[in-house]
This record gives sequence, C-alpha cells and structure tokens, in this order.
Amino acid sequence: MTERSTGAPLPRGLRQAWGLDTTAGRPGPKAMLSLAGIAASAIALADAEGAEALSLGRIAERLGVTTNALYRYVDSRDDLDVIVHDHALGAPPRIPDGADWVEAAAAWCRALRDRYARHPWLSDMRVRIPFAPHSLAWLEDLLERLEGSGLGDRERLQAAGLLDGYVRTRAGAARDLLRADAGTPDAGEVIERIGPDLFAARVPRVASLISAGLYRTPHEVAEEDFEFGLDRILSGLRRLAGG
Amino acid sequence: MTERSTGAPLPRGLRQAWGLDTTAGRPGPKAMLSLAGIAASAIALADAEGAEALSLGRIAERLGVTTNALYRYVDSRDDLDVIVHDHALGAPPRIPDGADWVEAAAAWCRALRDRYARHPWLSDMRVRIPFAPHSLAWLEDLLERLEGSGLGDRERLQAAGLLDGYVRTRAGAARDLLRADAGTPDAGEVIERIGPDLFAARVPRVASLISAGLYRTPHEVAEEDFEFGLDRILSGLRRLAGG
DNA sequence: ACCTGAACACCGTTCAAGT
DNA sequence: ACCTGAACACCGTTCAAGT
Repeated sequence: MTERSTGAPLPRGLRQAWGLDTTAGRPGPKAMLSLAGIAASAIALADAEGAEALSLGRIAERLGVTTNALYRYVDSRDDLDVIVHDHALGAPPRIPDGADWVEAAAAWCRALRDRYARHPWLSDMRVRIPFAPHSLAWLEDLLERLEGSGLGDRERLQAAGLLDGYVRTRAGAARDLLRADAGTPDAGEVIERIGPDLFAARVPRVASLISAGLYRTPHEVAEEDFEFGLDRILSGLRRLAGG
Repeated sequence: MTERSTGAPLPRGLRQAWGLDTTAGRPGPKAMLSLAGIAASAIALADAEGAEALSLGRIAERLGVTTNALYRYVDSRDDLDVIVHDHALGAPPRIPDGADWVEAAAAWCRALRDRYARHPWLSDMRVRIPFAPHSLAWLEDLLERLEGSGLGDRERLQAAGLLDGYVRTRAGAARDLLRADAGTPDAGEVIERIGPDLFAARVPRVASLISAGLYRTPHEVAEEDFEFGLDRILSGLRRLAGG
C-alpha cells in the first residue's frame, strides 16, 4: 500500500472499469444497477437514436430508475461518456498468426473500422486521450503488431497514432454518408440552393467532381476509399522501415 | 429565376455566408447585428473559454442583445456552429509559386494545422460534410495543388480526404496535449491511480512507452510527429503517382 | 450504500407582442 | 424586419431525505 500522491481521484466509472471498485460485501442495500448494464443501455439507446439522444435521463428511463440514481455509478456525464465509448469499442481482436506486420496492422485497422460501423455514433463522441481499458488494449495490440516492423519505439508510437487517426477519420466520413442517406443535406440539393453558377465559379474543381458523381459514395466505394488511404500509409511506413 | 425544387431550404446562416441574403434596402428597422459580428463574438468567446462555453446565451450577452435576437440571423444552434467554424477557419492561403505538388500539398497541410492551432476548440466541433464557403475553398485549393500530381480525379479526391483527415486528427491530438498542460488528466497520475502494476500487466507496451517518456510531448516534438505522418502519407502518394 | 424527490442554473427553441 | 419578454421542454448537477 503506497502513499497516494495529491491530486484528483480517478472518476468512479473509470475506476470501476479497471476493476478497482470491489463492490462485493459492502454494507447497505445492494445495487439495482451495474456499470456494464448502464453502458449497455446507453449503447442500445445510441444505436437506436444516435448520439444526440444520449442523456442521463433517457438512460435512466430505460433502466426504470431515476436520473440521479446513475450518480452512484458515475461521477458525471463526462465520466459516463468514457465508459460508454469503451464498452461500445469492446476488446480488440486477437492477432492473426503468421501474418507479417503490415498485414497485421491492416487487419487491426479494418477491425477498428468494423467496430465504428457497428456503432456509428462513436464518431460523434468527443475524442479524448484514452485511459479506459479497452481503448488502451487496442493501442497495446497495435503496438504489438508493429513490433516486427523494425521501427523504433518512437516511430511505432507515431505509426500507431497515424493509423488510429486514419481509421477514426474514415469512420466519421462513413457516418456522414450514412446520415446523408437518411434525411439531411444532399450535395446536389445544396448546390441547387446555393446556385450552380455561383458554386461552380467559387469552387470549380469541387463542382466538377460532384457533377461527375465522385461525391456520391455507395458502400463499396467507401470501402475502396478506406483501402486507398490505408495502402498509402502502410506503403509509406514500409518504406521507412526499409521493407 | 428557375423553379425551386422541393425540399428543405438552406439554413439562414449558410445562405448569408454565401452572400445570397441581400439584406440591403429591405423594409423595417435595420439590423443591430451582422452574421460576421456574431461569428467574431463567438470565436472570441471560444478562444477565451473553449468550445464548452459556446452558447447562444453567452454570445448574445457579449453582443448586448437577447438570446432570441440571434434567431434573426441563424436558424438554429447547428446552423450557427457551421458559420462559426467557417469563420474561424478563414480563407485558404495562396498557393506558393514554383513548388512541386508534394511541397504544395505539404504547405496546405501546415497552413490548416496553423489555423487549428490558433483556434484549438475547432477540434471539439462536430465534423460535418463541408458546405460553407471557406471550408469548400480549402478543399478546392488542395485539389488545385494536387493537379500536377498525375493522379486521377478519383485519386485526387481520395488523397485530399486523406490529407485533410490527417491534419484534423493531429490537431485534435495537439489540442489534447494543450489541455493536459492545464489541469486535467496527466498520464503518470492516472497510472498511479489505476495502480502501476495492474497497468503494466494489462498494457505492458503502453506502460513502457509512457515510462520512457515518449507520451510526454512538448511542442517541438508534436511538430516532429506531425511531419512524420505527413511524410509517410506524401511518400505513399508520390509512389502511387509514379514519382 | 443505494435510490427518490425537490430544486437549481443553464440550454435551445417557440410564440406573441412591441417598434 | 428587428428585437424583447415570457414560456416550454430538456439538460446536468446538488442536496436532503428515506430505506
């Protein structure tokens, strides 16, 4: 038992996620809820209605409980967001045997993309420095995959940030396209409203790409875009590694 | 005057940003505010207190006006966000003469990074498909820089998305580090709270990188990280272009 | 120790005036 | 056409009970 240094304590939800809050055998009434249950309920809500629908009240309603009850499990809305994000992300997949480091890294990227595809609202959550267990496990896993690359410590960390950022960016773009399928703003319609002539005069290259249909991106094309960027990055990394 | 097709009209703020709302010479009292003034006020507020401080009420307060007055200039909070984002981004820089396409693209990326550095809270704003004039002008500008590359239409658009996403990701990371300098969560402290042994057992590679000080990122190191990823991407693109 | 109920400050949005 | 003032539903958060 080492002395605790001064400073802010870990938020309740994060502490629980790391398995530090051994709630077993404590006095008083036993809990009606669990952090995992709260997270699952929040995820179901977000899956159904998107990130904007997430609120303490809506989650509590689903659980048949008062809003304030959630504060027994979580310190704040912010704390809750971290937990929900981490639960929706889930544990990273196992590393495939026998793949070289480039293929292993590519598999990591596709796996992360798939998680985002399953929960598109993840792209709407504020990005944070990851300290939740699953988030860190993903990073750990990617670092492991990069160990065969011959890149240095620093370079592996940089490469991990590059790949992770790439996947998240693409996931956000894919989410936007999903959203465009439903209701909101269609490129062609917006241009119509702005005025095609004004639009073409101001941003001719963008206008011509749109009218060539290159802005319209069905699912398989988004897949190609994803692989395009991934290939560029991995090609750049392989070259650096002297492959 | 062509017939308007059915569908949602352009939000008021966006229409104004494109110069479509010729407010001159209309009946009734003249406006006390302007969209540009509202945006400037919002930017000053966010610069001072961050994205969380942004609200219609706080902006109106700075302008000496009621919250509801803003609805004469903007359709919704969402509409306002688009305008604020676009104003903070500003117009893209001119293309440097004589640079080859790789250097021109790199200059674009650095310029965008600098805009984000000036307004770090931009990284906290929801990412959207860009339809505001400055946002589109940046895209137009990058597409122009890529014209000398020999890449095809589709590839140029993909490359633009890749580079743009990269810069935004890095800007978000840089913002997190800024935030870590002030108050919030320090890596070492969080590990201390989780328990260094548990942490090292679960994510050994991350733990060793942190204890090696590679997580600590002063300003010049962030700069190196930025150039690292940029080099990888541009190297991958050059190779594709057959350079 | 858990959960409820009441209260607070704040948020975006609407509607009916006033000028 | 602009701006105000009142009202609404909703949000996160706190505090004092109850069990």
